[in-house]
Amino acid sequence: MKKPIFALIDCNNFFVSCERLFRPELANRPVVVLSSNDGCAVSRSNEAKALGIPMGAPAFKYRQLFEANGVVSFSANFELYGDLSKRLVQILTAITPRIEVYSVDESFLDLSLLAIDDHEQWAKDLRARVLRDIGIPVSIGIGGSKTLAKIGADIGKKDPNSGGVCDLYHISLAERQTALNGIPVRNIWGVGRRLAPQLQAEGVANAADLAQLRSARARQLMGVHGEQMVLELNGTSCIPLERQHKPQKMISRGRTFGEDTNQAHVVEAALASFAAQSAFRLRQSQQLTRRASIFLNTDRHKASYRQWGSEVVFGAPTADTGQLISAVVGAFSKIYDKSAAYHRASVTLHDLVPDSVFQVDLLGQASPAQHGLKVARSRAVDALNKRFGKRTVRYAAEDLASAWEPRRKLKSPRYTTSWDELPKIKPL
DNA sequence: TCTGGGGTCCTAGGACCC
DNA sequence: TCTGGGGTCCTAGGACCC
Repeated sequence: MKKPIFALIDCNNFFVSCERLFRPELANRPVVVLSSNDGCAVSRSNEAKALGIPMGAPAFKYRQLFEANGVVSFSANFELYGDLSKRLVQILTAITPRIEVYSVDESFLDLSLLAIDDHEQWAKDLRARVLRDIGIPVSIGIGGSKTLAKIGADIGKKDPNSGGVCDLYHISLAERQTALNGIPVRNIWGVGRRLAPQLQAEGVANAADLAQLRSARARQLMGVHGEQMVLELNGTSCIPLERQHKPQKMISRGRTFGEDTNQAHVVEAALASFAAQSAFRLRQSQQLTRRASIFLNTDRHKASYRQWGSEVVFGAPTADTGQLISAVVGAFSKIYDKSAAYHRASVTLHDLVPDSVFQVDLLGQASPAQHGLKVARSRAVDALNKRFGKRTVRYAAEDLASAWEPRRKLKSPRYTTSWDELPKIKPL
């Protein structure tokens, strides 16, 4: 087995870059994309970062700063981002099948089997091609482990002299030391909010320090991940490329409500809607669930914070929307408290099994024939919605109320996925 | 007034088994 | 009198990722 050479292709400020594609006048201006309910900044242009707007900044706290500096805000438009992401993955897949689509804006490639003389030049060419064909700026990092490729991409993004790429593979040990010296420990893949201060207390301030940490100590402080991290920083790959996406272990859908509510029918409509979305996802992934749970909470920023959970176990695994809706609504009715100001609700499906193995439950309550009917019903609904648009056919329970729906005042059109929302071109 | 959403993996501890 | 130890499964909680 050949030693891997990883490239990480990482989109710069991805959501903002997607919005700018159709609003070119926003180049060089501070732009942010906000989370659900237009709550927090989840993507920021370089100009917005330079204004000191941190990741996750609550919009209401920064309103003054936004206004004073002409910051342009968008509600997140995941349909648009997903479509552009798919186009980028198409380009990358044509380069090599040894690709791992790690997230909506990051992919790893293993280049070790490709005939490339100059990896840095290769990365620069790819970067230019993506910019030309899709219009999204990317950073590319190259390294002998995924962790080093990540750090390379980070350097490519931040160092103005890098041309957007950084090769940490074809360099000397001393050069790598120097590069790792400039990476604060918090920016290493796998070091989060909690571990960073612990490491700093140990005198481990940057990636070069962590690369020197004794294996046993790394394990004590961070568990097996820590041991791996040290090896990866030294160029030994421990985290392999995951080509085919593994089947999901759970599926969850939830939302913070547009406004808090104590109305049972509003919460029921939300839960029904989440159950329907989860069930659809479940069928898409060709799985069945054996257990569904609901989770509700009040506003966690208030002193009266409360939370509730409840779950339903199914006699036989299912992916039927109707069955899931009645299960979650039934679970809610048992814990409903009319004095509570519900702020957020979610539905999670657990214990997923492939839909090819349908097992009769022990009590024989669900026969294969019944199961077959439900499958046919769901398939028919999915087919109609695919042909005529999402939610053309849906359960009445989803429509009992709409008061829970989040606010998205600043959403851009679905330029690339909806005929009604194509960009318009004005004749001169 | 206004603070996101959807996941994964690891670990520790208890129950239970032989 | 002596009072084991290893394995497995499950769950809850905590850490991380984008």
